[in-house]
Amino acid sequence: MHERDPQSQVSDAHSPCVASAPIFALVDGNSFYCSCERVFNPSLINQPVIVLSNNDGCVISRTDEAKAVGIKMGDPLHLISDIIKRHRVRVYSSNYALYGDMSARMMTTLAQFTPELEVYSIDEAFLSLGGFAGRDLADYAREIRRVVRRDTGIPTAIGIGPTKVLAKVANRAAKKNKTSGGVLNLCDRAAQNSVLAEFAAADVWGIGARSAAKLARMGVTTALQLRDADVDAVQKLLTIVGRRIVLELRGQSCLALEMVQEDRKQIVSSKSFGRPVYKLTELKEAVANYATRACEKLRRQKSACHVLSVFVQTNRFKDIAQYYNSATVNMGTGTASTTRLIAAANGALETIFRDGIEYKKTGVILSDLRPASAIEFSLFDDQHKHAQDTKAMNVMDAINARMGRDTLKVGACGANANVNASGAVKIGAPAWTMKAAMRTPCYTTRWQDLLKVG
DNA sequence: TCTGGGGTCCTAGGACCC
DNA sequence: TCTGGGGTCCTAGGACCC
Repeated sequence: MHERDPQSQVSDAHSPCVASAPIFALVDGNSFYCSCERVFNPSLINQPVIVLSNNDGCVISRTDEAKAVGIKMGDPLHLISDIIKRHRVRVYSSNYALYGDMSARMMTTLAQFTPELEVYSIDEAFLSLGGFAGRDLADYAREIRRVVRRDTGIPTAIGIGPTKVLAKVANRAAKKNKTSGGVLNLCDRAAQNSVLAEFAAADVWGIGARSAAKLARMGVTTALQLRDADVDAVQKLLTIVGRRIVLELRGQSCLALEMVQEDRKQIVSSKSFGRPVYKLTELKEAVANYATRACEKLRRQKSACHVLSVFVQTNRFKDIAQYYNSATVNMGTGTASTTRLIAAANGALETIFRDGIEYKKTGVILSDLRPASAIEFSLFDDQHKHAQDTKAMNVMDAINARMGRDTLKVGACGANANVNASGAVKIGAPAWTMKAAMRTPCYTTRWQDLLKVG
């Protein structure tokens, strides 16, 4: 990779399209989950709104109005009940079916503006604007914002820069600065200098709390200082990851746009329980359900799993003797069969289960994933049985896709373990099921939840 | 009573082999 | 019984992200 002189950025920004110079835009939905709720409930506009994590545990999305009354990201619900009452904060359980669908709409809209798009997370996408270097990029970004707002109802912010890290910085600065109109272009060196000087090193993408503390000890607290720091010294402190961040801040692109979503290398399904769980039978049922979810994801990406792990743990916030344990099973021949993996998971669970413990969480991890098309059978494998299994799984997936999740499932998952249509726990549901007391309907994904007009 | 879930990448160190 | 170096592979743990 050839290094570009950081100074050249100034001229790049004004010269006609330089094919080799990448330009990234980061588009992200403001308070995404809250914004999704607002789309279907306009009475939430201008109100403080928060969306909660699983089990209605803590705050994972909040509007500006909620930030203004002092609610922070990650705040446990039970510690902010005063604020909620005092300021009439509107509180919602998370509704991933709705957010996922809104996300897909947003991404489809963004794809109209450039074929080179990386869906980075549920509410963020990197766009390559390299081909638009002749245009006023901030203008173009404002047009993108307008259309996304018009077609999906979601407000966004857009940051533009010659690298992903600078686009991220631009995005955050655009959000913070209310006069920016939600768009900031950091392609030009002078703009970089002034913004980075006011930007905390701790807020740079890839710099977490640990790294920020290390940098502070070295006297680096702003993004500008980080950019101009000795790159070898930073690498010594923060490994190759830190080096890349410094180079990206200098305008040298190290992180490419990744347009194709690679297959997952690991699939995790785990959840905390709505209530304490003590019995092996209950844990087994939970594990069977999580394994079922994991297997669905596994088959969706057409992989087979060779290693399965199960873990159990107590509530780490509770002042009780803590217990954590995990067990790993080598599956031998790769498999994507729900029944096989549930059997393995429950067998593993038995080896780590201890009586008399108040369990809070369990989970299933599938790893060493390889293409299902290339499963290598040993001499002793029953290939006929494997083929039957595969057929059965295909039928189950097809029916569940058509009739709704869990229409068909294996017996080990328990007969009444169903959460209701929108995912909330039914009365009399097993203790392990999740709590979601304030979930909105699935407006966009379920016929019976369609919004009625008039 | 009440504190999420699902991912990735990097490195160090041990096991093992020649 | 003692003497090495060097390579690969695997895993656990750390750090970070949304």
